[in-house]
Amino acid sequence: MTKNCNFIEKLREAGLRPTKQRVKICEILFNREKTFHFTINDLAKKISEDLNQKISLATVYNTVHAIQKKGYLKEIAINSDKSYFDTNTSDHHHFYDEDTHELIDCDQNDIDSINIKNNITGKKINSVEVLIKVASDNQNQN
Amino acid sequence: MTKNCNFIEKLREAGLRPTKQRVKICEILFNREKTFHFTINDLAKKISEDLNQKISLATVYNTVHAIQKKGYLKEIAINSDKSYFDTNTSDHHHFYDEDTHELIDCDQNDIDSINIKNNITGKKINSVEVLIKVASDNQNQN
DNA sequence: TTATACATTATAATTATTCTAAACTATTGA
DNA sequence: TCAATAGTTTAGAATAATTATAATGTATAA
Repeated sequence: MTKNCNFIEKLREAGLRPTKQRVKICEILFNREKTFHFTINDLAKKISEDLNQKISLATVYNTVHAIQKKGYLKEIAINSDKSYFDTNTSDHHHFYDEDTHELIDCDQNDIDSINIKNNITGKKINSVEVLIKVASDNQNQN
Repeated sequence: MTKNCNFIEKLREAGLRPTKQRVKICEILFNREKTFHFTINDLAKKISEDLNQKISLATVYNTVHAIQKKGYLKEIAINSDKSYFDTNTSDHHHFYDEDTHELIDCDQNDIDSINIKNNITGKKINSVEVLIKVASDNQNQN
């Protein structure tokens, strides 16, 4: 079991003051076995479910963005409806289940590594993301 | 030069009534040499620049979505700020210039074809999209 | 050419996100 | 330890993208 003081350390290292709210959000985000894919709304809901205390939506936004800026969270582009975040910041790709709107990490074995042969002149590649959209086989898509 | 009647035909084939507004939007979208990447806002601006007549924003949304639904436009996921569309509906990938917020089609030669070895059980792959985010080499990203 | 189904429009409503300014809290250093 | 201060939280307002509404208009089929 990870203890709170761990997150206090982590936040400090990242140059973020370990406030009550930030520590609680870190617990929810990182005190788990598997990757967590979420929208701000998911997270806000989970906070009010898990904790008795409410955290202001503005704080949830600020905190998530602060943590992301420090590299402990990754934003995933899926569509323009919402922002999705991923607690797995390593280089990896995603399946997106269009039926359930669920995001699933690709395993290294799921996809061959991406080979980019030409880049835009004078630019540096910051990231390469693959999104594989899947849906039920027996679903008609009008 | 493509003529209007072409778009009237196309819209009809797609089961969309060729209204004045739809035909004009098709002209702007498809009467061009190169792929057009745009947000609804870009398009609305271009409409009011190119045409004397205004088209209601709601109509622009409806029309773009109708055309997309019929497969003549592709939506590209970049971030949650805006919806981006692409008049190139063939299978291809994108560079996204984080400096200029410009979307650029990948050429077939730019990237090796993507090989997916495992899919989610019971699901069908609807699309595979690669987004390569690039930025100026000499830019510091705090 | 007329009925009908579908489209367009302006505007209101909604949703996600960001801003604001006041109240609060962690940290620093006396 | 305690005050100063710099950064944080908060509720609520503001903004921006998108969708809904309902009245008016238009394409199409009979």
